[in-house]
Amino acid sequence: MSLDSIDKRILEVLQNKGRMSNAELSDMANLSASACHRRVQRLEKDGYIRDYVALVDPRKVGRPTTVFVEITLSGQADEVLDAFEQAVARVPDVLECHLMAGTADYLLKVVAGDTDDFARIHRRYLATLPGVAQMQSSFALRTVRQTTAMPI
Amino acid sequence: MSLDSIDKRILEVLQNKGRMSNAELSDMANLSASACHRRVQRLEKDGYIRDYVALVDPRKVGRPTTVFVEITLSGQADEVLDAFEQAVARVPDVLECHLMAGTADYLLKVVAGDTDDFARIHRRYLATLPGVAQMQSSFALRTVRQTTAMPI
DNA sequence: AATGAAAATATGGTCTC
DNA sequence: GAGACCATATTTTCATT
Repeated sequence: MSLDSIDKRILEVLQNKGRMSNAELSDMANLSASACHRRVQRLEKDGYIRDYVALVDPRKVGRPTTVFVEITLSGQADEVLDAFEQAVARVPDVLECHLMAGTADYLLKVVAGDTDDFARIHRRYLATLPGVAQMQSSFALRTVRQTTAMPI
Repeated sequence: MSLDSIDKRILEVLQNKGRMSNAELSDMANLSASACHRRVQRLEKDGYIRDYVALVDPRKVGRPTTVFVEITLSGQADEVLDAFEQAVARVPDVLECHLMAGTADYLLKVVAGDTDDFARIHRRYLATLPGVAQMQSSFALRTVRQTTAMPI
């Protein structure tokens, strides 16, 4: 159920090099290949490792602009929230959506090509989201740090 | 330099299954294994694919709480910004840091165990960041959507 | 771009501690 | 229960066409 120091080491390594071969990984963990392999399988089965993914450079595929959008809904009823969440999950340009405590109800992270492209995304998708009372967009000028690696 | 529809298909697939075998990937792309392999190598070499990583479940490793922290600096001089950015990059609990346009100067995405753990991170790391004039933290109650896949 | 051969890697069994 | 060693299957990689 819980992780020993070897498991943590494996997770740390795979979080940074997800395609490392089992042979090399077993070296990093000071284990035999089979022992290492069984640990990785357990970490996958138990849900510690959710997925392996390739990270694509946003600039290379025309999405250099990150915009955070704070959204206030017109009500707090479950139906309003559910409808909003289902709709927002279908927008491919929205990478993240968080239900927030405090001022705004939701915080969205959106990737766009530029400000014009964000205007397109806004018109086409965001403006049609149900139950929205207020929306405030903040542009990122530059991303200083961006990682998917959890501190272990 | 640019991507045809087959390249895009390959990126889409690898963004969701980063450890897919080249054999299976070549099926998805309707290519021979060798042709597919050369495409992937080119996408890696040209920087379209930045990395392969394992995604670890934040809940499983004791980081179920996401906090967004808006930070205003005491000045806009390059030295102030540089010092801040170098310091923030060393905090393992900060997964993202964006320089923002508009109200706040920086937006940080922090992962914590719970509110008490965030208090620890705040005391130990955030409170010691240089040049900070104001800091406002917003807790995420629930993450509705979280993906690393760029729309292609 | 396809084919086939060689090398590397992953996977699963079995034994031992 | 966990690790090491070994055998086999799969995959990658590269030369050739």
